[in-house]
Amino acid sequence: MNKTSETKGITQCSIFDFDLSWYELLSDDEKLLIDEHSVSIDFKKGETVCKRGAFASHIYFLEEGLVKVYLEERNKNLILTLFTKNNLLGLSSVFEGNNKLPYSVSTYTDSRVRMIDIQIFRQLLQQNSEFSYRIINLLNEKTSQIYGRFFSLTQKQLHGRLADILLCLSNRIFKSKSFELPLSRADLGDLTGMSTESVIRMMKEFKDDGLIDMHCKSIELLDVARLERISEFG
Amino acid sequence: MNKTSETKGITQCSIFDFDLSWYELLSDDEKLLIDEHSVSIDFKKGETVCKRGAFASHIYFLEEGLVKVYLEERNKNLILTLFTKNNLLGLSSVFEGNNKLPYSVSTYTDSRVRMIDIQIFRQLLQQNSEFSYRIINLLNEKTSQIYGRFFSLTQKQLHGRLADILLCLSNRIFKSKSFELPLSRADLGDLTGMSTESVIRMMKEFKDDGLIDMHCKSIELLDVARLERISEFG
DNA sequence: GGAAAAAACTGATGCAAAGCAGTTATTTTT
DNA sequence: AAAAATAACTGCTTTGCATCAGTTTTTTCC
Repeated sequence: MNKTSETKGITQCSIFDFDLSWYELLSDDEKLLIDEHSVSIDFKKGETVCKRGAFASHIYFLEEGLVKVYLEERNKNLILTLFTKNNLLGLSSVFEGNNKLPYSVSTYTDSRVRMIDIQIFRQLLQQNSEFSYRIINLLNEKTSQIYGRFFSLTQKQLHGRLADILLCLSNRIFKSKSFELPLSRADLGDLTGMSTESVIRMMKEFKDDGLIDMHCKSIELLDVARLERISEFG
Repeated sequence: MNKTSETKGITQCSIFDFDLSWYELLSDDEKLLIDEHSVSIDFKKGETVCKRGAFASHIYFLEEGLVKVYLEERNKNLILTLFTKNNLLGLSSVFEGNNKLPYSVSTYTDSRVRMIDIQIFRQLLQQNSEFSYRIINLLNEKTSQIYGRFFSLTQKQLHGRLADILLCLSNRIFKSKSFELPLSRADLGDLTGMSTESVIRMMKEFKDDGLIDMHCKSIELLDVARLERISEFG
């Protein structure tokens, strides 16, 4: 039984780490088409891959690295989701009504991004229904995650939200109870909708309570069961 | 030029009123298949169409009415979106990983819902790529809206959120500056992430400031420009 | 059409969490 | 290896908003 199943508590999980492979659903000709109409680009840690409002000319495939997808406006930031390697980014701009990118993307670690011509991608969607069915599944999976996050950020208070994000980082990104965090405290704030100071205070509180251990960027979850309870009761 | 374009301020719009027709993309045989594997059901005002956690066996097509799509947990409610007639609901459960419904749906007005067998719908997605491309566009449009709402609810304070939702109701649902609201103040609260009392207070404030006029359920927007400014500055 | 139930509304109170103004620690740069 | 810059942290103050405990209005339904 899956503890984080949809019928149990609603939890935020901001990380889109779902490797439904799509590439192998393409025919050889189609693969070739993608190869011919895409380039792979290296980004350093902290670089901007694309900005909200720019014309959407490509679909991005993250071959390597960790990136954030975010909205910013007048010093208000909101991280919509994190992406790990082997994921497709920018699918929302496949929609023809959206010729502008609806969000910005920047890297946390050195990353490699394959940029695929959006017209080619659209063409493949229209001609290969197995492929487009897979993409629908990807979009739906992402939407479900967004709903959970939405609930978490609007209905839970700080303790719950921080517990959510810590569990999520541990389960989805690092797949380990201890990890080196590439995000700053300010980023954790943008991810959980809390101020940087509150992130710091709350994490200290968690540390004092024996829920986690940490010095600076290195974090270890000590009492996952209790974190899950905090996440659930918000 | 579109004032609410993606590159301008990020606004919440909770109403999914986007009539990209999909039915006409089906062949006669496929239409017949849908007809044979669907039933149309009447719901009274206030009835529950489906509950989160139930097995997802159908895709819903709202033929008539106004419904809310929401999450509830321990007296915490969040309305994810409103749907008007001629829209498809429950698409997220097309995803095979999701055999449970990720949200609940209930009606605000008397409604008629066509329930389409989900297996048939999946089959059509897999065999008809024009159709599935259209569905991808629908999903993407919805996702964009959710992002805006996400930003609004997490980054703006009450004034901004209320302005957002009033503008949205006026623009998207009622397509008029004055309308009879079928939602209660509590529902407005669930939609904006604020308490019922705060909704009431804030609306009175808007009324006193000459932004809107209202008595009880009937509402009229008087100063749209100023509401838009309030929405933008949070 | 009148009683009961459900919304809408009001004012007072309390608290969670943001903002501010600093200090200390850690990285990055030269 | 020292200097500069950035991030992490701390205590104090402020405030936006929820919560509570009511009253009044509106709607529902015998």
